[in-house]
Amino acid sequence: MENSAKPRALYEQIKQHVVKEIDAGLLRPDDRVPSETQLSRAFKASRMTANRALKELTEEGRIVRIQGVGTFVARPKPDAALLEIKSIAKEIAGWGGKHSCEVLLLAEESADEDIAARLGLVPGDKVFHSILLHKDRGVGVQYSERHINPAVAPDYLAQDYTRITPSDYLLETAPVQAAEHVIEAVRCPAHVLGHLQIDAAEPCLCLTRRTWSFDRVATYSSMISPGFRYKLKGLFNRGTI
Amino acid sequence: MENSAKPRALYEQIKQHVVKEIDAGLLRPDDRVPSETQLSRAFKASRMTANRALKELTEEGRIVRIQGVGTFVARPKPDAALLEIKSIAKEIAGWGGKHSCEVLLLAEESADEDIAARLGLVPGDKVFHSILLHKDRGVGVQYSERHINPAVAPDYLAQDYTRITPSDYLLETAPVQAAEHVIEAVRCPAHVLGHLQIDAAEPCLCLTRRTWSFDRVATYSSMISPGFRYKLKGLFNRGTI
DNA sequence: GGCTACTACTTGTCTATACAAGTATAGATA
DNA sequence: TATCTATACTTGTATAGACAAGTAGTAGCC
Repeated sequence: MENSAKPRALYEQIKQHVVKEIDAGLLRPDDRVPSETQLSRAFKASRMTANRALKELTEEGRIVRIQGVGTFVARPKPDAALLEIKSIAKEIAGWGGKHSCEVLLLAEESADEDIAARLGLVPGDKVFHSILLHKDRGVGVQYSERHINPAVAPDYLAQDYTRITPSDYLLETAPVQAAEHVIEAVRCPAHVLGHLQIDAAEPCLCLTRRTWSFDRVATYSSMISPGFRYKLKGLFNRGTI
Repeated sequence: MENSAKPRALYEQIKQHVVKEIDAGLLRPDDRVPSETQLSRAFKASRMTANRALKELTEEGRIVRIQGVGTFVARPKPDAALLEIKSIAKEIAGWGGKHSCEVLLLAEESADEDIAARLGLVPGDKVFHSILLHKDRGVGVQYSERHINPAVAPDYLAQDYTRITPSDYLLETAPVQAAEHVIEAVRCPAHVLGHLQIDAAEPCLCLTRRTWSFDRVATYSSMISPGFRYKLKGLFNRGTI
């Protein structure tokens, strides 16, 4: 995960200097970054060179610049590109529905062989396990089951998931480094039928997701939705069109 | 899809000029882009301003610059972010299968109201229509129906789709500016059942996709696969994809 | 108190110039 | 023929300076 290339270019040295201070925690989100003139003096560079360094860091999303005010460390984003699949709550809000959530299970368990393998743990290790039912105007839209690596989100069980979704909580708590998605059409498992109030023949969309944080598997979740109540939509644009 | 912002900044004007030529197809992949000095003369700007324009376009992935040689239009990538959904042929190859393709229809038709609306045409306009059946070891895996805007791919009908897939042909012919995906779980339509040799109760994955090229809707397609024979998988990494 | 004007700072854009470094080509040389 | 060389291009980096535009604070005024 490290990359300590030799920065022969001056603007690269400046970039690296600022990035290091951010990564080391010396500069925290919203902290002020030295101004162009300060940096150019410190590195005996022209202002344009400091400008280039800060401009590129802006494009990389590490800092935020406000004309007339200054430069500040950016707060880590919820990473749009990484998980284009919106949280179910926002999805429902987007089509004008009324989201609610029922907590069917929220507990600590011992990982069985399958779960341990998927989370990169050893069978018997503690894992957090949650089952939620998302509803739109009282109708079940998504049955979502999650297994969480406690090392990544120790306070997962203490949250109130009728108010914030696990996705939202986890995004705040553990920055997502990578994500794996599998989307399938399946028959609804028998034990889920009642919660979604659908017929066994109804095709369902099943989204299985694993996420990685801090170089570990953070979550393994699987979400089931009736095909006629839920679709996945994605619009991808190139550049600034 | 339009956005003709006023480019008050000179470097923005230069960027926009180059992007327009690429999007319009006047500059095609691997074509030479005017050099910094040429652009600076044309826009009465300094070389640094042209440099900034081209540098930013490089970071946006639209062009490729080689020191000492020149600047060239980038070839559309294996399209990491835009279409993470691989072509069915590569997908099947990936899991070690043996792909084949049966052409069920390949014709020019008049657009009905629905198709015309989706393609941004007028009912009665000519469109290309294809229906293909993708197989793995002779078993139907995906039934895919496409409507193509002839303006974007005039030679679409002349291709041999038992050898190359429409996706591959279209990606070469028309650079994708944007794409819209809808993924659903559905029951298999009656007229498709026979081709896929499945039961009517079998849940199917339906992927509907629209793509834009040259500022027009290029394709509207819908692909249906049996849930137990086909899944969508995606792996997203932060940084280097 | 509430208002304006001024100042001191910030970032944003642009210029004109310079040199370094990489590449391709034509021409001279061995 | 094969190889070196000069040259004419390209992009990459860096400088010093200029003005525009936006913001925050302060001082002075009504």
